[in-house]
Amino acid sequence: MNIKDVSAQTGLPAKTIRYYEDIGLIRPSRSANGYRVFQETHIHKLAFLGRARTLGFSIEDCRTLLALYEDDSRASADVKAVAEEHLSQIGEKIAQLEAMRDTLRTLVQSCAGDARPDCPILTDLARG
Amino acid sequence: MNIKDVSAQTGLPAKTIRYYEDIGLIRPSRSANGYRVFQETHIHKLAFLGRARTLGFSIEDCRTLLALYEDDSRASADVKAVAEEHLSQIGEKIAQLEAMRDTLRTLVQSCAGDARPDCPILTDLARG
DNA sequence: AATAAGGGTTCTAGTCACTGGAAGGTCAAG
DNA sequence: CTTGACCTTCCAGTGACTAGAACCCTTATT
Repeated sequence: MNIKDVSAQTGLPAKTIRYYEDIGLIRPSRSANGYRVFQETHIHKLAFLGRARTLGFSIEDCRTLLALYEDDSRASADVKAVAEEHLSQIGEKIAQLEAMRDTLRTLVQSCAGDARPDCPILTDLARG
Repeated sequence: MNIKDVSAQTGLPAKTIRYYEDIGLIRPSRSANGYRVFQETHIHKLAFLGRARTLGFSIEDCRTLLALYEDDSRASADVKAVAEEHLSQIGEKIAQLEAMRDTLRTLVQSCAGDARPDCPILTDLARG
């Protein structure tokens, strides 16, 4: 199967698939003309990667998860540890963003938003 | 005032201050020896930038906000528009992260996390 | 046989907002 | 006169792609 079909089946852009090969996440073989040849296992792996990325796992996490996925003698504890770590990072990010949102929302609400220059948003940014 | 003092006063790393000069956010003058010379206005601007960045505004937004800040004939509506746009993007990001968190939390909870290989996290990533 | 469309390939460089490090100039104190 | 703490510039790397250029391969049509 050629890259365009794989792209269609996995929903990943061809560029991304090539990139994933570049960084060693997949190793498709090549046909005589130099084209990449993908098998079912590649489709599976790429779909796996796509979903892991959707859940926000870093590429390095993805590499780890893929290795665990392929290791029949893995311990589920190892998978869980990766996921929990990621989960806690997501929690931190959400907390940060919520703090920003709360502050910003207050500021936006207090701003008249008219033609006059007076603006509590700027005042706050300039304040201490 | 030299860069180290400015860094201490604003909480911004010296590298960042140099970077901000590079991209034209501030224009400190130079003394005979080539050292940057900062005035109070630079401290103010840098503090302004630091707070805007803390609220998650992009550098380009910061540039806009700084220009508005310095424009006495600005309309507060312009400031508010920038802030509202940013606010809505933060909201989207939070929603995305919460979706990830919800999915991940469920998966993590359903994983035994022991020495056995069976893992619903991997099953989900590999599933459809 | 020529050509055009629609694949595929590699390579470089750009994104964002810094950050690290190397190589070297300047300054005040001991 | 040397040490150490400053300062300078410039280059490269981060993460995860993405855009684009330049070129090759295949198939169908003229």
